[in-house]
Amino acid sequence: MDYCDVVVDISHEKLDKTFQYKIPDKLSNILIEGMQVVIPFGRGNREITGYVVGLSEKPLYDKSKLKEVIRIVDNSTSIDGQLIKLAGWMKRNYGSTMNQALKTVLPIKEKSKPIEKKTVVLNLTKQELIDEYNTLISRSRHSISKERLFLALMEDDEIPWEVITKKLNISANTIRDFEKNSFVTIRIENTYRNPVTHFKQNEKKFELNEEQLLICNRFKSDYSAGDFGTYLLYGVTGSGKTVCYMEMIEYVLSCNKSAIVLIPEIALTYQTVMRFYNRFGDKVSILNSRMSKAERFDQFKRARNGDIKIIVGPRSALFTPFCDLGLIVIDEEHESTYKSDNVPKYHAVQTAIERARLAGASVVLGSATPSIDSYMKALRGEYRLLKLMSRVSDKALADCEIVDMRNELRSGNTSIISRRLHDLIEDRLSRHEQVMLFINRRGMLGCLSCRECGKTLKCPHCDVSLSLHRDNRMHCHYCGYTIDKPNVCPECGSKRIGGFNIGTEKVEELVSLEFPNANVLRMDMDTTKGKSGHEAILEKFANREADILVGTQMIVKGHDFSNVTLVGALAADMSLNIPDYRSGERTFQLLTQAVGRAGRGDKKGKAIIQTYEPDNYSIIASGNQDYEEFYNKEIVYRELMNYPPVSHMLLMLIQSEDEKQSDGQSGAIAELIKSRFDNVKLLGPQDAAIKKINDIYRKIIYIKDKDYDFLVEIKDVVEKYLLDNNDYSKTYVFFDFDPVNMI
DNA sequence: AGCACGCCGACT
DNA sequence: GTCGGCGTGCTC
Repeated sequence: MDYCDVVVDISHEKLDKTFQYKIPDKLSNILIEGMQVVIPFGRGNREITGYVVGLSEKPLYDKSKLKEVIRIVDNSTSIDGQLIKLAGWMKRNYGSTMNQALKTVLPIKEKSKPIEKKTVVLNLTKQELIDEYNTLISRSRHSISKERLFLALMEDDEIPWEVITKKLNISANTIRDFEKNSFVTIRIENTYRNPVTHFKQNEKKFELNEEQLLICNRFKSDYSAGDFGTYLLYGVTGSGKTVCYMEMIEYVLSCNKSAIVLIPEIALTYQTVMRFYNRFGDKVSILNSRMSKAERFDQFKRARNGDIKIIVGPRSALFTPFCDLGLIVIDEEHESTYKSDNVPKYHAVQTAIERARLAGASVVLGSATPSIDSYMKALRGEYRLLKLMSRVSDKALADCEIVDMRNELRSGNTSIISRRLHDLIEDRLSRHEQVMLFINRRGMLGCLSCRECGKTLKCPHCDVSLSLHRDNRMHCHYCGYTIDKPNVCPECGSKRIGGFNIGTEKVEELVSLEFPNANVLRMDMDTTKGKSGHEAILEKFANREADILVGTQMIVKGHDFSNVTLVGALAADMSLNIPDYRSGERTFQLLTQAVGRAGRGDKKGKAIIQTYEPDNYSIIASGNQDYEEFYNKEIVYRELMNYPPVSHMLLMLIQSEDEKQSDGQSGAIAELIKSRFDNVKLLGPQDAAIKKINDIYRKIIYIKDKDYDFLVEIKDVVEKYLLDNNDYSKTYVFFDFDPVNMI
């Protein structure tokens, strides 16, 4: 590699691109991606620093124009360098251009409202100013710009920068000249926006129970020995995971390090954040999607300066530029929102581990229902497993019953609410206790299931549900298998087959009809549109303004209502039928969370799971609230089918405006891979679930392999092939490693 | 961002 | 003609 691409260390949108430099011989084998270098820049060849973001063999510009790298900056571990290395890692592991990776990692290089307030302050007395002005006048009469500045300074000895440059139309050059002559100084103030305006610091430091103390001490002793690593904190609902996070964070802070806390967007509520404020005060800041870009940028700047030590936020908070990062906590690590759906399609857990490795920090993953991936790694010793198995103050888990909806149908009850659940709701209403009805609406995507025997139509090759396409045939999204849509159930011959199509609105209506005296509140995408619609509804319910809350996934995330003693999960198996190998995992997680909502107060809780598939192990295990039981069954399935985490998966989405071209080219890509790699397990190409979006045809190819790096290798080969062949200039290929959402 | 180039008015 | 300020455009 003789040349390198450098991003210069100047924040200006005109310079937001790479510049190519020649690598001198003495550095040729030392210089690698991510290093900070000194380079000559501009006409005057002034020496500035930049970051190497790529290496190449060919010069892209006139050779005589290319300059040489001067030297590598010794202390090449600055925070930006680290983040750029992280971007390089993301580019490699998830597939994207360096620019795309850099944009996710080094956020907002655009001109947001100035966060630095610059003020020009007069350095001279009034008399000196007048003297200087007069000497200028006597010397020449055409320094109009300078004259204007003098006159302005006579009016006011402190003028904001923008007033001078914009209103008075005086260029920065002139101001700099004044500064050089020490007529003025330029005062720079950082006017940060602090998202936390109202916090009271009533430090209520919880006493840790024995179990919590044990795991915190394990963490601390590892940490103090300089033994950083990844921990999986598996704690049943209500076991006090957050208290442990805080204890660990406090310890890390005492070592003069900073911490990042990732929380799924949906759980990033006032309540959660307040717990951190109450404990850590103004050392904490938050990020959320409602903040403007400028506000977010402010928080990053505060972190960079060390003004804050803890940041709480969603996935993107992972890139907070702390230069003394000591700990990354990922709460509810199993959540699918931790996987990005923009390129690069990174997963926050893996990326956090890499960032921690670069920074010399630890990672704590927490969940009551860990992802199969993390739990397997913990069992294998790749992560360190910490367990919290008892609930705080020994509150018992809710009683859980599974109701077989097939029996309801046979007994003539066509309502979506079973007789058992109906009776229990009546009972709670009479006692003025509250009820939550959770509708599992995941996976309504056109799967076909039998109301009689409960079976869902599945692909004989892949063991995932088939989904109905517009051609009225059932398709498998994995292997492309299709059959005609059957009119009767292939299992039992019943004619009562169809898709699930129950919305929250419909349920609300039906519930109101069945319980005319109850106050019913609905929470879904439609009712929470407003800025804080979410919180308003939850608050209403918490204030007992309603008896029954009907809603989708969002009602089961992390909200404690002490008066809720009954939770009903309607159509629990809905999410089992998503054409995705993770559907069992998702179903288990959702149901376990839903069941966990019952009985958070003093009264014991009760949960009802309504299902057409009472024999499914995901349903049974969530009824027992037994994670290990679920894991042991699920991992066998993954092993059998070679699905992640046992194996890895690479999804390629090939998009083209021309149908024939997309056919031919996706086929050619598949052939290329097969010819280059022996024994590659490749499926496809076949049409994506949505074959055409905006007149762009979409094809997909899946490749499974136990070796992640092998998949990366395939990606690199395909990328190179696309670059070398000009006919692919109008074809866009996206890579997704271990996809979370199947396309 | 910051530097040089080149335009243009002012003065010898 | 020459000097010097000020806007403009480019940086591998």
